[in-house]
Amino acid sequence: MKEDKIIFSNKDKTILRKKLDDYYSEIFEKDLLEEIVAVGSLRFFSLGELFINIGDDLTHIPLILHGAIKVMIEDINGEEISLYYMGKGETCAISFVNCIHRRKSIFRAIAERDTEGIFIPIDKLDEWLVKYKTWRHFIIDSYHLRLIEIVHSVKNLAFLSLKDRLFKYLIGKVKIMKTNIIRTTHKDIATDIHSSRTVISRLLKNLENEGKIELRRGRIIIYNIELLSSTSI
DNA sequence: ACATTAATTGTGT
DNA sequence: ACACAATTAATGT
Repeated sequence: MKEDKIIFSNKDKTILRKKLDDYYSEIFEKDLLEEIVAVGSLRFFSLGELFINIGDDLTHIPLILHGAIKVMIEDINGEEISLYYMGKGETCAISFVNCIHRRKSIFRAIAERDTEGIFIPIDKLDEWLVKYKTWRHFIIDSYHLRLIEIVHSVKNLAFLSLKDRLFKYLIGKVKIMKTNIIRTTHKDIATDIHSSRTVISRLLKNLENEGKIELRRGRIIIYNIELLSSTSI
């Protein structure tokens, strides 16, 4: 995270402590929580806001409190490839390595919805890794989670038809956005999953005819999501 | 409330 | 993939 994006002067550390407690008190041991309150700072990102860009210095690591961050990478042609989402109770463990080695970010991340997080300066990360078991586990779990997610997306890319991928994409959105009414356009979906708008339009119409979704201008309603959300990744 | 314009979506080739 | 038609939302008068 860029230095200038961080609000250091949290007048009220109690707010931070409160928010930290809400989500992380189960995960982290008491001493660690105290340290986080001491060095962490709160930051809010509104929908669409740039979280970090490719080439930025990594100065902080985020603990997401709520919301969703879309992480992506750019290929040679400047095309974006979406990798995964970061949500509540998560961090970006991949940036963690870069933090330690003081490298610049190879990812771009954008707030997919309004997001709040606690930012920890990188010099603490190393220290805590040795000092706190819960922190160690948190980081390792985070790595694991990312790996699993990437394995799934590679699998989907390799084996699923575009139509199935599209439907999974929609289900993914529903989970991230926590609503089954998705505000997006066919064109945006097309860029996200690297297809063309017309193809997406046709496939969506197809899904609508099958009764799986309903199309409105600028939004898509996905049915039976509670049935599907338990089984699919 | 109406008309104009821009953006989104549908469909045939 | 491209072109164009149809539809809908946004905006100003």
